[in-house]
Amino acid sequence: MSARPRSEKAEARAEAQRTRILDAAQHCFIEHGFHGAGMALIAETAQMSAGLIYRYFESKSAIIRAIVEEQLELLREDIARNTHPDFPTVLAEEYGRPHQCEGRRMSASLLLEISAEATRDPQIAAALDDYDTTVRNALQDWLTRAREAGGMALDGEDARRRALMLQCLIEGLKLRETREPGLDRDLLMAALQDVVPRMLDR
Amino acid sequence: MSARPRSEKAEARAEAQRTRILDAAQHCFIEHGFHGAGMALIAETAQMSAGLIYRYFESKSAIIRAIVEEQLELLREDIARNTHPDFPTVLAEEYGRPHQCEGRRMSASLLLEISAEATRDPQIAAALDDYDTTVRNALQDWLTRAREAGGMALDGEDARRRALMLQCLIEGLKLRETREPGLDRDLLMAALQDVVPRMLDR
Amino acid sequence: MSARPRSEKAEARAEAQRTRILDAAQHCFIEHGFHGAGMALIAETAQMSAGLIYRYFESKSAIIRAIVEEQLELLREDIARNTHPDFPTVLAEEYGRPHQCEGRRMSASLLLEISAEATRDPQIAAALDDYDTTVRNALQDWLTRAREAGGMALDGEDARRRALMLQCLIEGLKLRETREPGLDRDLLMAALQDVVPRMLDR
Amino acid sequence: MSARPRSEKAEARAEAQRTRILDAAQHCFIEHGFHGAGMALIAETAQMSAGLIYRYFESKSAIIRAIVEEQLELLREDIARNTHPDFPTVLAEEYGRPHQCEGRRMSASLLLEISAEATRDPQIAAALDDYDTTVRNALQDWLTRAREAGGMALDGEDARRRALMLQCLIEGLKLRETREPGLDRDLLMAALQDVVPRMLDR
DNA sequence: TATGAATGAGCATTCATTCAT
DNA sequence: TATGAATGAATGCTCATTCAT
Repeated sequence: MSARPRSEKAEARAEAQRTRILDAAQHCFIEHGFHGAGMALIAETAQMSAGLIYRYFESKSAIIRAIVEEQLELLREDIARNTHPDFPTVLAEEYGRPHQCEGRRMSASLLLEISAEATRDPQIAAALDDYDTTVRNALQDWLTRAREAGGMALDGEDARRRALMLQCLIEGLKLRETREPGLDRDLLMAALQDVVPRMLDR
Repeated sequence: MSARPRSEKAEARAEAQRTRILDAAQHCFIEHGFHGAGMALIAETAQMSAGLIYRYFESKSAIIRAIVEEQLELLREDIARNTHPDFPTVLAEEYGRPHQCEGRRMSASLLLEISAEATRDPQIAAALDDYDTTVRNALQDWLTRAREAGGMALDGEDARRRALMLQCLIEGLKLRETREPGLDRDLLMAALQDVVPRMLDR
Repeated sequence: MSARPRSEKAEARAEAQRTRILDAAQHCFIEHGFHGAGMALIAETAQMSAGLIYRYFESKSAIIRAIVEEQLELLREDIARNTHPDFPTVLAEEYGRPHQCEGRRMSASLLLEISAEATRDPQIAAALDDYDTTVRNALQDWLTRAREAGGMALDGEDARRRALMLQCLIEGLKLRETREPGLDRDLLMAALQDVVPRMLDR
Repeated sequence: MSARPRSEKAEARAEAQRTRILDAAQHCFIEHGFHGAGMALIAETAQMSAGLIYRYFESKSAIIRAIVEEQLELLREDIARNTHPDFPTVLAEEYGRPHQCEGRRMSASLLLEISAEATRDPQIAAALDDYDTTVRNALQDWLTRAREAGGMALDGEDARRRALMLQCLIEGLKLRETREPGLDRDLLMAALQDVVPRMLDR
């Protein structure tokens, strides 16, 4: 006599539907932007009716917000995973990767869309701000950490300054990704391996 | 005594109207984005009827294009004017300046909007690409130039790599401007003066 | 037991909607002309929202084209059905009939509208041209056919000339219908029965 | 001390302006139809400002009405001039002539436009009706007239019937002119010379 | 749960007409 | 007399959202 066996299954299905919708929406948003992608297109991509989407999301805005949250979470994880001495290499390898995305992965053009939307939607602005803080802290933390802990062993003030610069560089790279997807990888790798260490050197 | 005094006056007035429209449009686009700002709002902001706008611009698209061109031109001028040994200081001083804009000045959030739009509109993508090339060349040129000519005296390959990184940093800074308009100036200035020289050092 | 009962019903409904729209549009076009009738009026006449119409027709132009095709098809059928020795009588009886139309019937004033539109819209011009050819061929064929086959047994060149004149007369009659809907039927009948045989006599 | 010498000159000038406008309007209406031709285009064609037109005509409708009146007058004159035994030849020669028009001449496509407009505008309908009556009377008169007076010497009832048919044929020809401007002239001439005499024969 | 037909407010754009100059 | 800038209502059309089924 399980409490609500039906409900559990239903909940799983509901979650699957939400995922289906978000997958479709992300795909559409990347291709057409938040405003350019209509609910009809998203529904078609998700292989369901437009009406059904509203059972799982309150509005198109809610879908956008969900995608924003998720994207920022993925980006946060990325930073957490990649802040170690090989950082330049990782940055170069990530460049342009999203296009080969399966499932929902980060997308530079989505970050652009999100940044643009944040200048109008305070809710998105808040989420983005939260993300910014996390990233900056993660970078600063890495730069401060002892070398044997994989850090750069910089002192507090120094780390603060360089974390800021590093963050700008990382985001500038994301922006570049959307504009110059075919950028020469060897050049990029060489540039990062040449310049980033200089930025972080004591 | 002038050949066609009426026509001259008329032309001046026409130009004033165009300016009036572009001012209003820029204001609206910054606040609501290219798609979020309707012709009605632009007209109201410009204090004229919506129909009148079409005497001066072929379409909303044409207004967007005009603003894009102008913004990119302003950015190009900025780079041309500021590539000299004091570059870090200049970057820090420029940060957040547009908000105190009189007339039509650069706007970081517009650059964002432009970048996002470029992923869909090939015409805007082309303009942005042209801008990118100009900037990269200007930076590379500066880095290659002799020290006595105000340059950094780097050799070609080196300059190419660092120009790319510099461009990413600069654009990352513009992005940051839209998200953190209140960023501590002293921190920013210190960070740039600390890190940029390291990026460019031989 | 049907394979997709839902879809069949839906398709039937969709067809009904298309019909509803075409009925309304035809009514509006007759009363106000292709340009004079706005989508709002058509929607109101069809008792639906303007937006809904676009689920069934791509554009106002598409509606016009659909009506043109249909009208020309009805006219073609008419010619095919009526080319026999009693032609004069039939012409007289058809005169003014459309005004008592139920469902969508031919309308002389629509033919006028179509002819006028054809001078600008090449697609409509092509359709009208096709119709013209069909009619002329049908007439010529009838005039050439043997008497025992219901024809007029004229030789080829003769038939060509008289088909042309007959076509002009028939269209002149349609024109007259729009201008003089109350024309004395007895006069018309007498005139046709007197003159048409003379036109076709060997 | 002439009464109002200024006024006379002014009146002449005013009349010239009206003519100028009507010339331009006719040209535009033939090319784009009554609704397709905008006041801006007419003004440009007349080489004057849009506003000035309103000093000479109350509205666009008034221009249309003026053109209608004039066209119908020209058509009336044509019928009066051409109702004589050579009628078939004249009809054939007139076919397609308007395209070589200088000044303001009849235009088959204008007649079409007028007929279409008449189904909506009662004022135009009345003018067209008046024209119809004149034409029918002229034809009937010609058919009744003695042979030595250039007529066809038919009796009254006969003439009435044949005038109606002739009118239909004539208008059908005008319609055909708009659809088949390149119609083989020899065929047309032969057809008219073959068929019209039969229509009028005693 | 799922559909997709239906709505209605909103969009960019056009155009006959007016009016300050 | 003449201009053409300016208006504003109307146009065809789109799209997020709702709702009967």
